Amino acid sequence: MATVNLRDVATLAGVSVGSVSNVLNRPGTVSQDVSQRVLSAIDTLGYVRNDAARQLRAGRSRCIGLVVLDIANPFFSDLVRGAERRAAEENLTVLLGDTEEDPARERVYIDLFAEQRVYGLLVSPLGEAMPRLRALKKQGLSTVLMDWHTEDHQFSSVAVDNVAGGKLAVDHLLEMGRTRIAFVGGPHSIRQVSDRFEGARKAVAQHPGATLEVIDTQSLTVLQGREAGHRISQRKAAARPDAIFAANDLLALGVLQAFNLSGRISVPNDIALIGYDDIDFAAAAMVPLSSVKQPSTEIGHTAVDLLLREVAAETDFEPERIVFQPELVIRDSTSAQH
Amino acid sequence: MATVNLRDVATLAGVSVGSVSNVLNRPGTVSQDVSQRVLSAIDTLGYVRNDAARQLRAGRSRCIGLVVLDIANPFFSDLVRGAERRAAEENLTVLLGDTEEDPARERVYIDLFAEQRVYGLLVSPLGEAMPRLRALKKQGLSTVLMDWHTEDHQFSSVAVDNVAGGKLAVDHLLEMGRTRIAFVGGPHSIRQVSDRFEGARKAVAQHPGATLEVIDTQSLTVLQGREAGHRISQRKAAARPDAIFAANDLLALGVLQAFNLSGRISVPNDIALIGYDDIDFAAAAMVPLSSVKQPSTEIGHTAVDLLLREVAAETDFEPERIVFQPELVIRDSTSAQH
DNA sequence: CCATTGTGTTGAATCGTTTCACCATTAAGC
DNA sequence: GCTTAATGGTGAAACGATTCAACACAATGG
Repeated sequence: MATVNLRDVATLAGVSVGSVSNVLNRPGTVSQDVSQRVLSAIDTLGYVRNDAARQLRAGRSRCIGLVVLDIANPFFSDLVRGAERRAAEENLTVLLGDTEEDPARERVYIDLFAEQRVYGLLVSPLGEAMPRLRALKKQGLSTVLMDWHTEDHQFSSVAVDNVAGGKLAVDHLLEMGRTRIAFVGGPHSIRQVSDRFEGARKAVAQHPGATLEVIDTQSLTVLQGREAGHRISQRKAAARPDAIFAANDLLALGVLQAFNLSGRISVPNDIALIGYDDIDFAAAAMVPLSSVKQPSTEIGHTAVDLLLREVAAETDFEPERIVFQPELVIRDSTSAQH
Repeated sequence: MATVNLRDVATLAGVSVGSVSNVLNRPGTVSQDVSQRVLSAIDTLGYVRNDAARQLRAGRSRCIGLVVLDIANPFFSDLVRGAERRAAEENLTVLLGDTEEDPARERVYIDLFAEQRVYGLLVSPLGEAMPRLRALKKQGLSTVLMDWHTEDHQFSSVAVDNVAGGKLAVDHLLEMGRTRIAFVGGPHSIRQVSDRFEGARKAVAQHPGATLEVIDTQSLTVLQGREAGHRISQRKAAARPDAIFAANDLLALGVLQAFNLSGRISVPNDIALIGYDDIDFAAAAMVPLSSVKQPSTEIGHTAVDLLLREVAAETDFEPERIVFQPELVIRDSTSAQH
């Protein structure tokens, strides 16, 4: 299966390889006649351009590498969507790598994209990747961080203020008269988790008499939420929190499922529940879920914008840092008084 | 920013490019001394391998291209997960393209992956892509179809019997005593939609007195479901169906949201509702949603298996066709009698 | 001491496309 | 008819990693 290449096309069309290339890349500069012959040769041979050779020459590809923590999380799928749309406008394609919150997989994807000489990289990193990203930046790989930023302002970034979001959520719970707050989430090595927790801590600290408990999870999935909810429902009623702030909606929905399954705990009467991200499914939940809304599509969109600016700037580019503000969305899961 | 290449590394280490390549690709054949010098040179220069050059020589990349209709759909994110895991075992990486059900975007991704000379392609195609895929197959691009198959058995495929699934769903609705069935879904150009509808049609045809109405949607999203639900709730009560089979869970959840918002329609008392895919959120919905379950992770997993087999076979490979059976999951949204 | 074997290393050819300086041909201008 | 300009087309030189025949050198055996 010798693959068809430019030379084959050129031979069949009776022209030089240079002309074939011109037909493909500078249609203006080529005569009708040649153009026709070449196109028909391409057609009969079924020629498919070899991107590797093309890139080798060009030095850089027209693909953007996008590395996310979890595509099963609607927050990220919306983000991806925003990024893809913006990229498409610039005739760029987005290649997606899903790490499932695994640092090893993250590293694999970052290195892969670097070796592919992608146009640029969008990453929502786990902490461990930062040194590698710094090294790659020196080699000319532009990277925009999502939901992460560095103190030294070396990277452009677009994020939502997760600390503010966490505070919003827990302030709301406290306002509704809850005092025994539990934070469900983990691992804390994930920036989003620790920041949201930090916001929760702040809120509780300002509120005398309120307590904050941490219920750890191994990841931010429905399954882990179900598990955490199950653990809580096993406790004696007096030992349970009266409000839960889950690090994201998937966890919150899992908790809700577990409570419902147990039949012992009513949301919000026994325990108020608030999530994070305001995914589509939050509003459709058994008990419509209060949440903290992030402009996910806009984040993806903006990240591509920053990347384009950085790549265009070539040299001495001053990284930009954009921070969106989260927004509280109140639904039934936190409304009732108790 | 002249990027560092093998020659630079070789020069610094004081060896030939061949040796550097050996250090990277055949560690056994190289002396301690050279290996050490090369590795430290790589380190100090921050050398990153150029995959384009590498592939150009190798002829094929170690990436699998995966093209899906909608990563926001949990069915597909689970499928992706299954594929990624299996691929990782073979030291292959999955690159993901999301088409949002748009034939143009689908074509872009298929061509891109073809030009990148990916190891193989996994596609859940819209119909229009098939001629292109056939042409690419001739050029040596192995493709496994997901949720699609061709009559001529030219392609390996892994699918779930969507007709059977649709029939399962509607048979269940009929058994529960419903007779005025509505199918919510679209566009019918998507195979999954038309097959599930076909199943529904069959079920209704076998049941004298039952009627089937089609309520079209533009895509398979929560938003479109909400819209369809809204249209239904606007009708006079008598003109409404007494059961809805939605082409997937996203639509069903959207319908549910709309009904709940309107306050006029109770599920399942007024209208029974069943979805398709049994995504995680179905069980956590306002009214736990009946659904038809597909082994999504397994589909992804199996698709990679078939691809590996096909690529390994090199020549005169007999395409395999694997069909999973769907499974009915009954929850509250279809349980109550009326 | 030579032949043989083995171990490491080298350099050039190769992959397929793009680019660009240069050649051919024709058209226009005087 | 000769010069100049314009238009199309050409071919060879990159791009950077891999591979492999060929070579250098040392060790072993006769």
